Parts: sequence; C-alpha cells; structure tokens
Amino acid sequence: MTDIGEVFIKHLGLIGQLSDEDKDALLSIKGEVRDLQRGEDVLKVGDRPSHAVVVFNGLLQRYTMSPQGKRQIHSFYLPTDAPCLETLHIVVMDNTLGAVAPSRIGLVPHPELFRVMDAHPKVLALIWRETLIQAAIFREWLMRNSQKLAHAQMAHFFCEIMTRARAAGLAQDDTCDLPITQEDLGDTLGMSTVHVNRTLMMLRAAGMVEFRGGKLMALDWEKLVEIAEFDPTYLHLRP
Amino acid sequence: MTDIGEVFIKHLGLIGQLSDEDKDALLSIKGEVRDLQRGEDVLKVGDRPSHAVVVFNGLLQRYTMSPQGKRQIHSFYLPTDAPCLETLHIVVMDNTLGAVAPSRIGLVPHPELFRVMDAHPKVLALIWRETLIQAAIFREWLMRNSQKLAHAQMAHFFCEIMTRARAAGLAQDDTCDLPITQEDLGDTLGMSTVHVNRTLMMLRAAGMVEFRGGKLMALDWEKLVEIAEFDPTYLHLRP
DNA sequence: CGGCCGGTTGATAACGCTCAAATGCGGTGG
DNA sequence: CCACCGCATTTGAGCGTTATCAACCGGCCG
Repeated sequence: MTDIGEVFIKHLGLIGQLSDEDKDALLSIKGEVRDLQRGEDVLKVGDRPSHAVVVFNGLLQRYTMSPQGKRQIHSFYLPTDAPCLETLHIVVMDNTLGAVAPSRIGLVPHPELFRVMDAHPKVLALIWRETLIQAAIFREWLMRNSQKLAHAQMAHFFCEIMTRARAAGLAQDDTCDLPITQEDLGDTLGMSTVHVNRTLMMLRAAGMVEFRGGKLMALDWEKLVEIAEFDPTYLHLRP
Repeated sequence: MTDIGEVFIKHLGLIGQLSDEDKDALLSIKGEVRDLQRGEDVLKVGDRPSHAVVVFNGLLQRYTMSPQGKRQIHSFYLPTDAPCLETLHIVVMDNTLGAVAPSRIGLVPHPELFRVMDAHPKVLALIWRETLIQAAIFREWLMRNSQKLAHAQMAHFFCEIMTRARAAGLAQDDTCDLPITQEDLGDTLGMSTVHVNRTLMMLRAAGMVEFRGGKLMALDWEKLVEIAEFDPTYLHLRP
C-alpha cells in the first residue's frame, strides 16, 4: 500500500471521524514515494521542509544529537503514522527525521495538504489534533524518562508501541515488529546500552516480554501494564 | 493589564507577524478574569475544557501525578503565555493546569477563538504554531531530563526561563521572577529535593547563577549557556 | 511564642554508567 | 563449505551520580 491518501484516512480515522467528502479529498493528495535505508535521514536539523511525510512500512525515528554526539530519540513512527506534520507551521527543523530500519515513505507537499485543509475544516481539525497528540506523547515520554526506574520505563515504552501497533492493525496476537537495536532503545530511554541489556534480561526472566530480532512479544500483558503503570489515555485513540 | 486580546497580540507577536486586522480581531475577544491561589488548579485530568487560558501575572504549571503521588511538571507558563490552546482540539485533559504562585489569568471561551481563527487564517496559523512550539519545548525537556547531569539540567532550565522572560519583556538586566520552590524544581527536572539543593549550591558557588526567594539571577550568562549547552532555536522566537 | 514551610546538611545505599572484553550471529568471499 | 568480518548482544568489575532517610535550621505568619 503506497497511496498517501489511504494512509491519511487510516491514520486520522484512529483519532477522529471523517466524512466521505473528507476521505475523497484526502485520496486526491499526490506525493512522491521514496525508499530509505537503515540510518538514512529525510529531514535534518536546519532544513526548511516543503513536505510532510507518511510511513508506508519500516520504522522512522525523530531524534536530536548533542554536541558530544549523544543521540536522544524523541519518537518512533510506525507504518501509517504521519511524522512532521508540524512542518506545516514550523519553518526550521530543530530535529532530524530518519529511518531506523529500511523503510518506504511518502513525501507529501505542503500545498497539497493546505489545499485539502482549506476546503475541509474537519481535516484541518484532525491534522491539528494529530500534532497535539504527538505533543501529549512527548509529555508522557518526559514523565517516563524523568521518574521511572529502568524496568518500568522499558515496560512503558513496550506498552506504548504495542498499543499503537494494535490500533494500526500491525500486531498479531501479542506480537508486533519493532526493528530497533538495544542501542536505539537506550537512546530512547536515556540509558546505557549495557543497562538496557540487563533490564531487558530481567523483563525476559520475569516472563513479561520478549524482545529479540526486531520482534516484540508481550508474554504477560497485564503484568507489563502494571509495572509500567501504563494508561493509554494520552494516546487519545478513538475507543 | 488584564485584556485578553492584548496578551494574545503580545504573545503571538513573539513567534510571528500579525496584520492590523488580525490585531483588531484579537482585541475583540471577550473572556473572564480569575485569580488563583498558590496550588490552585484550573483544568484537571479528565476535564473537558471549554476555555483556553492566558496568564496575566503569576506563574502556572502543567503537571501530572503518578499513582504514587509523584508529580512531573511538564511546563511553566509565564505572564503573557497562553497555556492549553491544545484544548481547542483535544477533548479530554490528560494533565492538570494549576498555579504555582498566586496568579491572575484569563479564561478564553473556545468559540471566541474559533470565531477569530475562522475569519483570520493568519491567527489560526500562529495559534497552531504556538501549540507546535510547545511540543518542541517538550522535546527539549525530554532530552534535558534524559541525558544531562543534574547541574547541566538545571542550568538549561534556567537558561530557558531567562530567555523566555527576556523575550516577553519580563526580565531586568540578568534577573527575572521565578516564584517556585526547590521542590517544584525537583519535580521539573526529575530529581530529589536534596539533590536540587546541592546542585543549586554548586552553581551558586561557581558564581554562575543565583536562585533565591523566587528570583532568578544569571551572574555569568555565558558560562551558564556553556555548561547547559543551551541553544534557544527550539523556542522558535522571532529574531 | 509556636508552628509550619522551605531550605540545608550528613550518612548510607541504590541505581545506572563506564570501560573492557567476550560471545553469538548473519553475511560475504575464498 | 568454511573462514572471516562486522555488528549486536552479553557479561564482569569498579565507580559515580543521585536517591533516601533523618535531622536541623531559619524565617514568616498567626
């Protein structure tokens, strides 16, 4: 599936309702399809983008690098997610969007989006809403990384990914793809690779979760949610 | 100054340009003025707000409480800031907005804002932009709390507050108000009160910054910026 | 004057980092 | 098919940062 409109319909449908006219308008959106290799960046710090992005498959990351070369990952974008909608109103990128795994994306020209939003207020409202939900996720990550212990942090992250994957129809049973390394996980949670490894083994030994070879398996979802104190409200998904 | 329109003009003026017509429209906004005591909340978790907020004076905080009663502060709002614009498109509050210090605020009915935004696309664009800048700040806080050492974290926070206060015309020389306790600071940076105290004394002893009695004084701004690795780009202020 | 809140100080322990090395594993070339 | 290489994961040991607990100080307000 490489139709930008379809992805928007699916993604925005998770957080609100679209009329048939809105959907038709979204389907009229034209953009460029592009393949990315692992580690390749699309939008970089300082860029003035003229496109937003949608993810067809693979996995994207949003991150910043500190002067000493430390990376902080701010978000992951699963297939059907639409990163960088904020570029519609933020001129200069203060972070970088890239592929963590080989990915296929769509580049959506801003004018196309403005055209649809101008004629369809509900689409504008939902796209705005999507950017606000991203902000809510940043807040949750701030809380998670600031005050949870390593194992609870990690459990919380896994809960979020699994919940989002399920909502997007990307999970089978209690399994979903998460093609990242332990180093990526460390740069997400703000902990060293060594500690990521040890924490991961604890969760594994406790029979809660298996994360290996880019696959995430929730072996005991209830327990995972419990130690993570995971409450999905902040994702603002439609019930 | 308790005119909501004037505050919006000032605040949005920091991040973009408004035409005279836009300004007139903003001045037509009517809302309720309210005084808050220290510790009083305006919008709570689970609320479905019908108003946004502007700060006339004092200081507001946005925060969440963990099940064990740990507080994470996500933002501070200085006078002229407009918190909770995101309630325009996010139905349910997943966090709480309250006063850290005695404050005077304006409650801005959503319909008033929609009325102005419908007729003035530039106002809509700037309000949207404002919510996106909030998100950029959350990202920076995530990075700060995840990978900086205590003293660098604190320096970074002080740099941000000072920069925002200066931009809003709230600072004299290298001094501005910051009416929070060391405990508040701890709940912001995700560290214990004891450690806040010790870190604060280090910065003080190093002659970089003085924070006492609700006043923040940058004694050596250059050095503060240096150890914080502070780069104000993420605030997206107009040059 | 007494109480309360915020700030300060000390001692101890937990958590997570760093450095360093070893293991496993998939892919490539001989 | 095997040897080798590079990358990710795993393991060990020692250290540093920060948390926790507890007590004390000092100012402000009733």
